[in-house]
Amino acid sequence: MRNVEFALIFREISLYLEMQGVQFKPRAYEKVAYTLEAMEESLAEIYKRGGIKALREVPGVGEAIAEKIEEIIQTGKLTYYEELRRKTPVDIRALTAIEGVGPKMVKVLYEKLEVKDVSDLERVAQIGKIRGLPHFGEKMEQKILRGIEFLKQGSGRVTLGAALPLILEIHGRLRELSDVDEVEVAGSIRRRKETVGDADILAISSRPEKVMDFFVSMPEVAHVLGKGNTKAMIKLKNGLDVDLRVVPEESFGAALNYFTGSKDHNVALRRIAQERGLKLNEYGLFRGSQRIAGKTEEEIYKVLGLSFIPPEIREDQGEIEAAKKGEIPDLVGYQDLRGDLQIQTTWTDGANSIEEMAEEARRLGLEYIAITDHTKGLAMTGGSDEKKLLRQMATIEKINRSLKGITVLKGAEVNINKDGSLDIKDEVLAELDVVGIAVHSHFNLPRREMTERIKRAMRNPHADILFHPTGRVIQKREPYDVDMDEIIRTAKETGTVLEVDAYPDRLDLKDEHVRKAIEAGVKLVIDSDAHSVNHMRFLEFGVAQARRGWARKNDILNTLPEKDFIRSLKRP
DNA sequence: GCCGTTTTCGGCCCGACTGTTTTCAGTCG
Repeated sequence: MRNVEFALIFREISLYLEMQGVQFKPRAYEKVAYTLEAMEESLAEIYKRGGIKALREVPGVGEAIAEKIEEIIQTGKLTYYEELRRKTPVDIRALTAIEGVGPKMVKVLYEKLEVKDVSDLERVAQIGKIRGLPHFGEKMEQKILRGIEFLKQGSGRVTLGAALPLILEIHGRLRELSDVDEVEVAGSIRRRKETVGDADILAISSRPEKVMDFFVSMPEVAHVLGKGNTKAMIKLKNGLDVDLRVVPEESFGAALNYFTGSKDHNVALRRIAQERGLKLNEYGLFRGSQRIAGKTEEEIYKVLGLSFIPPEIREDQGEIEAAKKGEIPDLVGYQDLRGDLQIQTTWTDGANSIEEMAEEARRLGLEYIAITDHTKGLAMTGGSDEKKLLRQMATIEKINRSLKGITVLKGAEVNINKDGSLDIKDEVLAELDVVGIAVHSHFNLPRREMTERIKRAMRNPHADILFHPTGRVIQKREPYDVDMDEIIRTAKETGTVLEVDAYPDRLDLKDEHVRKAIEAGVKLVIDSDAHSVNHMRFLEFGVAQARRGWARKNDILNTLPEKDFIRSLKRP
């Protein structure tokens, strides 16, 4: 069983316990579920390696949960969980996924109306049976129906690439208002998380009601979920929830910190405040009733004895400890990239010519790009064979002679065949400046075979960069089953560079793999994977992902000038 | 049910908004 499946069970247990009004236990189960979802090594492997004792080393796993994990591994089921489900046979996960429906409501609906799943709920809501219940009314009924309707439309989360431009647009509009003194985007968008469930915007204003009125009447608004004097919540037509909060100037930093999160980061900060006899909330850092910090985030971290922590790494993944010791890394900056090593053109499936891509790259301030069109294994894109590739190389040399201010490197995105060989001959690869290798077929190989396949390809002395190493497409395609720890080890052994593909639907490597790679001393590049001139600006999403993985400038090879970059590849 | 440079027992983050209430529980972030 995979970790996410364990996580699902523990999350459901958390919901069942909360439904019963049990104290504290729900938090414990919820927390462990969250940990498991983000954990690379599988519980089955951990258990095999060191039994119960090893399981208990996983954060959030104590005696009771370790035993439950063991039971699931050994028998494939969990008596405790089945008992909970038998006692209250409701689809609690689906029901609580509805906006505004929580465990307590599910309990009432089950006991009074025998609602067991979403279709039961939809039925009783439609025939008006909910409004008769104590503490329920007609509005609640309508809200539930709207929530169900929305749930049918999709997952509710969108990629950062989809959310960020829209939110920046709204941000810009608010900034222009005369009643707004200051406005910032907070939330998971500020942390640059790869997908976002909602957006949080904070503002300072002396006339908040004006700002709220403007906010809820923007043309993108599908409906208003709530509106008060300090807080308004809307749902946009594209499904994204956006919250706007107006806060006092002296609390702006505290609010920005609070609403940027993550939740776990905030909890850790508040604990530190508590230890020092202070209280931290969205209005400031207080000693008794006296505010001792809150206007800026910087002063809050300072008073707590921490160095400033960049939003991208506020995930309670060791950044608090690092900040205590003053060891927060100097993360790669959004302006640090000098090159882009994965670009497709009209030679295969790109929309623009080599010259157009080069021109756009120069406009964005880059010094070099590699043209990496697909190779013949990817027939549908008109992938190059050796002959076509040699022809393209000659063209690039000609273009370089007339281009000023930017260098075009000769490259290719070479297919890794099923057996780990490459689909272009070594003699031709040797002629290229940059060779990217990538999996584009046979995605469903067993883990062992897929790992060996990619490792073999990485051992090719001409293979410089492993492109989009896990092959995932966010919300569309799962990563192929590959042992990333082994890939990272092989990268270190062979000097192969791993790519952070910045295309917002990929973001591959993901943050946790970035972190593992740099801890192993593996070098990375950040590429746009541009298929048109408009895609080249995606590089910033790659930088964000690298920052989330704690990458510094010298971990990222395309922060180097061209000559140094080339020299740092495994076959200079 | 977890966790510990205060603790192996006694804690466990904090506040706004909503809908339905005459004072608050539930939900959400």
